[in-house]
Amino acid sequence: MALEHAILVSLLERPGSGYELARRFERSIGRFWTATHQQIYRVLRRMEADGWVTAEEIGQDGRPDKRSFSVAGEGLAVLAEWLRAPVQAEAVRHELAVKIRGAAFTDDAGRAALIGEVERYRADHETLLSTYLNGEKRDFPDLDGRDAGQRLQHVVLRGGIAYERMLLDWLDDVLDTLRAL
Amino acid sequence: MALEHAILVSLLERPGSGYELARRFERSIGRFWTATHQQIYRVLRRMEADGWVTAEEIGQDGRPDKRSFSVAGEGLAVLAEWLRAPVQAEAVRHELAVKIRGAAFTDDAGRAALIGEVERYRADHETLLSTYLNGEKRDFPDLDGRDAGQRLQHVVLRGGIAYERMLLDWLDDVLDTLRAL
DNA sequence: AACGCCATGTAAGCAGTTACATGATTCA
DNA sequence: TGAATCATGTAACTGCTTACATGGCGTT
Repeated sequence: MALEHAILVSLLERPGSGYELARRFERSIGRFWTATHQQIYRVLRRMEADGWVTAEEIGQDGRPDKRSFSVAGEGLAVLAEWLRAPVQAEAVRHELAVKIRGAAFTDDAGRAALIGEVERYRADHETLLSTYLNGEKRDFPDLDGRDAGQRLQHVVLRGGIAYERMLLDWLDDVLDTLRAL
Repeated sequence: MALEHAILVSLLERPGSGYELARRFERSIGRFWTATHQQIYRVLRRMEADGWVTAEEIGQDGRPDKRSFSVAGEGLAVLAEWLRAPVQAEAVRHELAVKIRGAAFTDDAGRAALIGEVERYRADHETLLSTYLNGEKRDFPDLDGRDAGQRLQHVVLRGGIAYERMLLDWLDDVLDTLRAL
């Protein structure tokens, strides 16, 4: 119920086409809100029909034309209203936790396989942490003199970094526990 | 695609009715996998039809009869296979992060409202952390001598505790950042 | 020649939510 | 008397995913 809002924020940070939005949802904003291109195009069409965003046709040569979207006044009002509303409880889906509890009901071979999976998962998140840290060095090198948008993007990134560090520590705990069974 | 598996794990930990499962999904297991009772009943019917679980009719007096579900051999096999499969990337939905980045595009009043919301959110998670810590003291008082299931449930709970602590620290960072804008 | 990128879409289906319904019992 | 708990469901809908489609351009 808030893909619309994620799109509004992304378009306010920088206008762009459905395709560009889809790319962002694979990278930066997708770290905390996922969406496929099909879903983005559909929602974008609805938002345009409702007057939340406006499209500008941009002819390109060497590439297909595109429709670049910007947030309209109506969209800004919708966003402002949403920001005031209570933060909804998230629908948590932590598959790994289910698997860990499930490990009590499998054999040694299954448990060994799970340990391998957790190690792979841990390696992925170690990579992700590096990506975040590199992004931080690149995008937020100085401590002040930046605008509100920059500082807010930075605090969200710091959240991602804190999460990944916590996760890596916990995964070590998980691996110790699984190995000691 | 894994509510089935969460139900299997929960029923292996303790057989129960759809209603009882729904209650668990509001409390313990619901911390990392949410589901409504409607969804649970529907999936349970399918799982029964597929022979993953079996039901036992239990007549009660003073209360409605219930159907207590247990995991069948087929269900155990399905679970074992799932445990060996790669951990799927989670569909992240972190509404608060979107709102924080959205705060760059609202006025002082909107920002003040968001600060209030973050404070409320923080208070909720402080309560949740207490609940976890109390649960830990109650359910895992000793350091060893427990079975595999207990140790695995404990490590998952430690994950929840680590997450909440990380979150509270980050929310302080967020509040500082919002107030300093 | 083949692959990946840019750009946008349709179609089918499943998962999950919201709203509503029933009915007995226990507790404040 | 009213609310909460136990217990199970139906119906309608929305959101989202998966699979498929098109077509030109740039790179290896």
